[in-house]
Amino acid sequence: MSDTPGRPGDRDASRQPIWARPERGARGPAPTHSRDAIVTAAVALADAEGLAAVSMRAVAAALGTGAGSLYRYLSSRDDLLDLMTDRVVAELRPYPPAGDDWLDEMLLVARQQLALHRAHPWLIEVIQRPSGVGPESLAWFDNCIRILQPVRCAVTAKFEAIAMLTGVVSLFARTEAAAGSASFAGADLAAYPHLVAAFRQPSPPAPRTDLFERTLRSLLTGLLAASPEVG
Amino acid sequence: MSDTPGRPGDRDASRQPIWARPERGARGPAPTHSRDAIVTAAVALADAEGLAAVSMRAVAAALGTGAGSLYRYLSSRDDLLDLMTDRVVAELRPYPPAGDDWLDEMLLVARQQLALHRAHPWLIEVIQRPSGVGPESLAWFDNCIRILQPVRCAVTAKFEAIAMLTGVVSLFARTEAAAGSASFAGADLAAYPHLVAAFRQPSPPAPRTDLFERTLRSLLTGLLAASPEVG
DNA sequence: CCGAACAGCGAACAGTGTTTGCTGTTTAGA
DNA sequence: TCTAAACAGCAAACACTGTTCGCTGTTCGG
Repeated sequence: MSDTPGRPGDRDASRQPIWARPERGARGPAPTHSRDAIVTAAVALADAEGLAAVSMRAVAAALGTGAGSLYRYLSSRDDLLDLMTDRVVAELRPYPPAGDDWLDEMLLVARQQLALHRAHPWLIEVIQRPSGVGPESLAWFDNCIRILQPVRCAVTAKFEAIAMLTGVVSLFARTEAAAGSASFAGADLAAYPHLVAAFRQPSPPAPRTDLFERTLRSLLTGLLAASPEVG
Repeated sequence: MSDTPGRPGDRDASRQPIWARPERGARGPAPTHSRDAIVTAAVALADAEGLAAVSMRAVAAALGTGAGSLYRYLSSRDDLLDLMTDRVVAELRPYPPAGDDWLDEMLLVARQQLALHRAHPWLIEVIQRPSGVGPESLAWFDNCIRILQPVRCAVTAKFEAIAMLTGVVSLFARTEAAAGSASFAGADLAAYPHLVAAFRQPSPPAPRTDLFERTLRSLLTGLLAASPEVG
C-alpha cells in the first residue's frame, strides 16, 4: 500500500508490545541515542518536575534532539510511560529472601511498593491506565506468587489478592499525595447535620495504629484464608 | 491593575470553588445558556463517547456555540469536570431508608456506587484527581456518617473507613473497565517460574463467592470493629 | 439616560502528540 | 565492488487541545 519504508516504533508488526520490539534494525547508521537513555531522561524529568513536564519535546530537549526523533525509538508517548513504569518497578529488586510467614512477607512487599510511590509520585498517574505490563512487573508478580506458595487456596484467589494489594497500596499513595488538597471551602456546613454532629464528638486520643498494615492484614487474611482449598 | 472588566468564572474572588460562585451578575443581557445545561451536555457527551470526547469545543458545539463562550459560565475545564462529578453523584439519591444493620447498609451504598461507575465509566478517570468536593458528594458523605452512627468508634476511623470503601469500589470499577486490556502478549513466560507453576495447578471450580462483598466486609469490620471505642 | 457591567463570538496564542518529506549514512545482497 | 534498500536524524507541518483577548451589542443600576 504505502511505499514508504517501515517506520520505527511500529516496526511492521501490527500491535506488538514495546518490549518485544527490537531497538533497531540491521542496516543504516548507528542510532545516536537509545531506548534506555530516553527512558532515563524521562524518569529524571518526571521525578524533578512531575509527569506533566514529560512532554515529547521536553524529553527530546533533555537529550539534545527534536521531538520527532524520539519516534525512531518509540511508537507513542504511551509506550514511553510503559517503559518508565517498568524502569522504576525494577527498583524493587533485589527481592527480600524467603521468610517463614507469608503475611509478613506480603506486608513487606506492600511497604516497598508504597516507598516506590513515594520516590516517584508520578507513578500513581501512570499506573492506573490501560497499559502493557512489562517484564519487571511480571517478575514482581512472579515473586508474589512465590511468597504465596504456602497458602493453600485457589490460584485465582491469589491473583485477586495481589491485585487488591497493589490497588490498596496505590490508594494509600494517592491519599498521601493529595493530602490537604481537597477543598471544602465555601460549603454550607449546616446542610450536613450528621457530619457536624460527628465533628462535635470528643476527638479520641489519636489511635492511628497504622491504618496501612491494619487494612492490608485484614484484607489479605480475609481474601486468602476464607478461600476454598484445592487438592 | 488591569482595566478590563472582571471575567466570568473567576469572578473577582480569587480561588472560591465553583459552587460558591454566582452564575451571573446583575447587569447585562440574560445569558443564553446555563451552567446546568453545559454540565448536562458534557455528561451526555462523556456517557456516549468517553471523557476524551469532552473537549471545550465539543461541549460548546453541542450547545451550538463557541468554545470561548463557555468561559462565561466556568473558569476552567477542571471546574466542568467537578460539576460533572457532582451531577452524577446526585443520582445516588434518594438514599435508602435507615436499616437495622449498618454493615448491610454500607454494602448497599457500595453496590450503588459501583453501579454509578458502571453507568458512567468516565467517573473513574475524573474522580481520582485533586478536585473540589461538591455539595452532592458532601451529602453522600453525610449519609454514610449517619449509617455509621451506631458504630461506637472514633470519628476519624469512620472517615478512613468511608474513604477506603470508595477507594475499593473505584478499584473494582477500574478492574471491570480494564478487563482484558492488559496485554501479556510477547512475554517470555519461561522467565517467570512461579507464575507458570501456579498456572499448572488444577484450576478450582470457580469459587468466586462475590469478591466485592467479601473484600468490603472484611475491610469494614477490620477497620471499624478493632478501633478503640470512645465515651 | 448614560456609563459600567455583562454576553456572545471569532480569532489568536501557546501548548500538545504525531506525521511527513527530506538528506545523509550504513549495510546487505548481487 | 557497486547498487539499492533500509535506516537515523531533523525541521516543518498537522490536527488537536485549553485558554485569552478584543470586539460588538445588550442590559440594567444609579
